Amino acid sequence: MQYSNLFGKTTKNVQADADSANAKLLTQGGFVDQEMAGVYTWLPLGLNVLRKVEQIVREEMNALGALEVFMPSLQPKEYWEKTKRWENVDILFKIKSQTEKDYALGCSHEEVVTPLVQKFIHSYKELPLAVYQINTKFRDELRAKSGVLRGREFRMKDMYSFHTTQEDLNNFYQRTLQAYVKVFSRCGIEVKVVQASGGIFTSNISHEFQAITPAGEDVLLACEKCSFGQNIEVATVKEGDACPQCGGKIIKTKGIEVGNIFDLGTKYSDSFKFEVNNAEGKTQRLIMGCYGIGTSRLVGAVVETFHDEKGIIWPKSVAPYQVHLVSLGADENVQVEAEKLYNQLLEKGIEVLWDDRDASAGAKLADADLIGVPTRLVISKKTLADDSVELKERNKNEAEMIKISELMEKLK
RNA sequence: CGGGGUAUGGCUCAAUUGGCUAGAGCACCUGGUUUGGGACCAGGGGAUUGUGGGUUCAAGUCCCACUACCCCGACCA
Repeated sequence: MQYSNLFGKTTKNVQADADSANAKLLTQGGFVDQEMAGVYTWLPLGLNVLRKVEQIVREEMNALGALEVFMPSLQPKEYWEKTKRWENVDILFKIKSQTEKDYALGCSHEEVVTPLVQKFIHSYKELPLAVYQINTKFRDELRAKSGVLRGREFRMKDMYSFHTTQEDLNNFYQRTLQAYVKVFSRCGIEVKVVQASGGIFTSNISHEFQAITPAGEDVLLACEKCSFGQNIEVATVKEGDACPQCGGKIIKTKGIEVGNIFDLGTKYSDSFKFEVNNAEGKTQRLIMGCYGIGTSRLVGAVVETFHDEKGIIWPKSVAPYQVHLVSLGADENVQVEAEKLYNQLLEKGIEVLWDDRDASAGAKLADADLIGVPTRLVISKKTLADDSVELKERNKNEAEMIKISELMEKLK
């Protein structure tokens, strides 16, 4: 992508009263644009990142054997009345059609997925089953805040699993827990796996996945070494204790909840009377689990975790581009060589952003730092005098000169 | 939803006790000079100040209502 063709650009002027790093940097870098409180457009640069994150999630869910579907966000009131959530969930957006019919905008999809699976599955032989989607969710938050961390409309992966036995659910639940840790780790984020109260289903298991950062909303007591953590509100460990899992030191810290998994028990299969035949030919109520990852929030969490005073520092796995090619100076030869190099990188299948603008060196370099692509290549009269380009990793201080002839090998 | 703050070109802000044609920076357009850390010169377009009322000879400025956004809190299946 040539920067001059990109839609959305960097700006020096950012809203002074917004304070979260992700809101500032994603806006300033041209990744997102705020439409209203808690609602954002994902511009091409930001969409690249969001898609990288969602692809990682997709791959790990597929690896679990889960199947991707895409369910409607527009949902009939009747389903929500069956589960008693029409009146009880205050963050549910409710809308009326011109004929005065009531609909919900999905804040979650239990009410859709349960009757959906019920239509197709009638035998224990077809279970277990896990389906997931990556979709837009709507929540009527009283206070949207912190950029993309708490929105009213946001992206989420939600998965639902169906089982005939508790053992089967427990097994899948544990495998999903491990898959989640892997998803976050692939995005560059180490999480604490926090046993949670389970919301309204207090008797059942629930885990939160907390990305550790000072920007977090939740206060945790967590192990320095391993993934053990507890929400401070329900913690049984204290600061300075030994970790019950690994013996490491327990510290107080803050986290962003980037994922949450629940054992739903029969709550929803009860509401919809979802039963299948078991091996004895008798009907059996299903046990369900649900598993969420806020993918747009995860992008925000990555920014909160990886930035400095100059801008974002994307991990390679979710970076909008792998290489940021910066051509400096109006020298014609520089332009020619830069274009050659750009095409060479494209041919090699390397995702490259070429800053081909007629802008000053300072402006281009500052923008490169702000946008935060992992590898920066500078090509200028100076580097060409030595048949070289300058290579600098965004997360390192030193740059090195590389012969152009050796560059492709180096980028492998 | 409670508390606090803000609302002025596309963006960030300024405008004296209410008083002359609402200014600047960024961005944008034209021409020129520049090119390794957010360059410079000259010229130019773009606002009737969130919305609706009110006070006044006169309102961006004062008063009332509403709306939106930001921050703190509560909330967060």
